[in-house]
Amino acid sequence: MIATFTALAEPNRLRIVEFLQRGAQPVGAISERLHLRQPQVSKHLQVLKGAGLVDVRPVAQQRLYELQPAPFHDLQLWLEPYRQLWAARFDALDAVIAELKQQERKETRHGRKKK
Amino acid sequence: MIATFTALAEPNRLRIVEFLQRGAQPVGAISERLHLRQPQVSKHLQVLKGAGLVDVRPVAQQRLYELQPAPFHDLQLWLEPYRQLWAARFDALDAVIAELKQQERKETRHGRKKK
DNA sequence: TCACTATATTCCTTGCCAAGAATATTCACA
DNA sequence: TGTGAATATTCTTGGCAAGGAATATAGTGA
Repeated sequence: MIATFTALAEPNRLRIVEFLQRGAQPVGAISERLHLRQPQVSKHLQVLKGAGLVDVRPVAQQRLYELQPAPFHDLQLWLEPYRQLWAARFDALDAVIAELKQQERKETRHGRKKK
Repeated sequence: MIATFTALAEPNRLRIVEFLQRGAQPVGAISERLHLRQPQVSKHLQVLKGAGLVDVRPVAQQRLYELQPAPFHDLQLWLEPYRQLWAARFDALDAVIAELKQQERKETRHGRKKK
């Protein structure tokens, strides 16, 4: 998890990962489209590979880098316990709304008085 | 997104975030349970606060730190496009399984031959 | 106002990491 | 086998970020 976060914490690496959503890409294409120098791209890709975020497939003298599902899936699982953070908040909001409706009904029944 | 990843990339900060799943905690409790010195905890909490991952609520001379939903929700949204990575993989696996079953049926029909 | 508790801040040092520049490696093809 | 294209590696430097120690600040109660 730390490895994943560390890898994604670097701006250019994050850009590379997002670019790879389009599918496997050779180093040159990444370098060109993201305006990064080739050596830095290679280095970032090594880090991403080290974290298991990408894998390589050699094609002629090119190397095609491709996203790997596992870390993203792990991230999803890691995130699960935190889901209740905003779920709870929405529940609370629902409760408030229910309360308001209840209040509204009472006031309507008794004839609405000041505010 | 970068801010979130950067904040979570530091091991002790990640531990703090995970500890805060139990609900709001004062600095002292975090320091004690995670065996971290108080100043470092305060410093990490500032970083987490800067990234919007936590918020503070003063209670007497304590400060209660609490997780904030927004960044986690954002992370969930960011992750969405990558979901197809493993979804696609499962589809592929399904295809393989279907293929195998098909094969199995043929072999059964013709009388199974070597292997 | 004083003393005590809880937390924040500052200063310093050290280690790591990203970029740049130069060079090495790998591979296809003539 | 030599040449050019694509990519990887090495070395160096600058900056930033984390930990430690010391100190400052806020808030409470007597």
